[in-house]
Amino acid sequence: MTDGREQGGAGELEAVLREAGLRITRQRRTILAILAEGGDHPDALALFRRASRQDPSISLSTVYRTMKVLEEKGAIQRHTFEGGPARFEHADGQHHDHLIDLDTGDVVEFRSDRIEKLQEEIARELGYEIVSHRLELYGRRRRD
Amino acid sequence: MTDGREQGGAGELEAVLREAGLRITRQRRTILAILAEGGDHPDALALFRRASRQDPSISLSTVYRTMKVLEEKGAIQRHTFEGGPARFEHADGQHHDHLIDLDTGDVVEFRSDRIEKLQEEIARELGYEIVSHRLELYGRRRRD
DNA sequence: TTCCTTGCAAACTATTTGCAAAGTG
DNA sequence: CACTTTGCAAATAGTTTGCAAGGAA
Repeated sequence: MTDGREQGGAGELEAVLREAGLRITRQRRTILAILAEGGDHPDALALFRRASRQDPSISLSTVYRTMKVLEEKGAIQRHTFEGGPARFEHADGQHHDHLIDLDTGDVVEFRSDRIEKLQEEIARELGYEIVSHRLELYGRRRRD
Repeated sequence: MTDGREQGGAGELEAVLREAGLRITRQRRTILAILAEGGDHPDALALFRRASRQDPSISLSTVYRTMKVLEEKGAIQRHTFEGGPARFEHADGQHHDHLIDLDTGDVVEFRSDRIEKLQEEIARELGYEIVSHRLELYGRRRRD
């Protein structure tokens, strides 16, 4: 992230497609670039609108289809927060959980090794093996 | 819960409706009885099918509408587990989280005060006040 | 040139709603 | 009786899919 070639992880995402034997189309390139910017957790429609600005011919179906392949390849994560539509996130860093700001819809990422460990313990005690989990906090900014 | 009148919490749920000035109809009585049996976390369709056995005239809309009022009154909880449709649970006991068996769809309830506390701490550190939260573990039975 | 991908429209799943008829307090 | 609730069908939101045309390797 010092010399700005391909701005961040767009090339990374393209590599995922290429290695899967999939084609790098104009619309995919556009969508990947938006995802790679990261910083937020857009839903399909937001992604579609941003992509349309670059390439007005893009369709919502293509956004959905692209999200599906990338998710299958493990390159992005799909979240379904309380109520709303699915929201997507470029899966580069390590695992984390989410705090959703109820007033703005903003998402704050966090992680707690202690909670992760406790979850493992609980599952083990109940006779289960965790395959995945989801921890979401819904709250509002504290005004002091 | 010693003398079994109205089998468990069905009367309790009826009281919620009555106190809200709502009417106790035949179909609501049927649905409430099913919810009060508790033990599992049925979705609207399952509820509808079970209720239909008792009263074939019941409609799916009524199931949804009844879930909505009960949820508004805080008498039941609605969960949207990964992927599937909303599933409902009679909210009598204390708060708990869920472990979903990926093979059977069964739900195991658990709670951890330590995790609850850690969540509070995290939210506070991030400058938020928790309004609600959701912790779900998805896993499969451990075979030894 | 082959096979993948696209846009569009139609299909789908889960849930909600308008309305006239039926039921409850 | 007055007002609520119901069943039905139609509407909605979010997402997926069939298909013929267009595009990447």
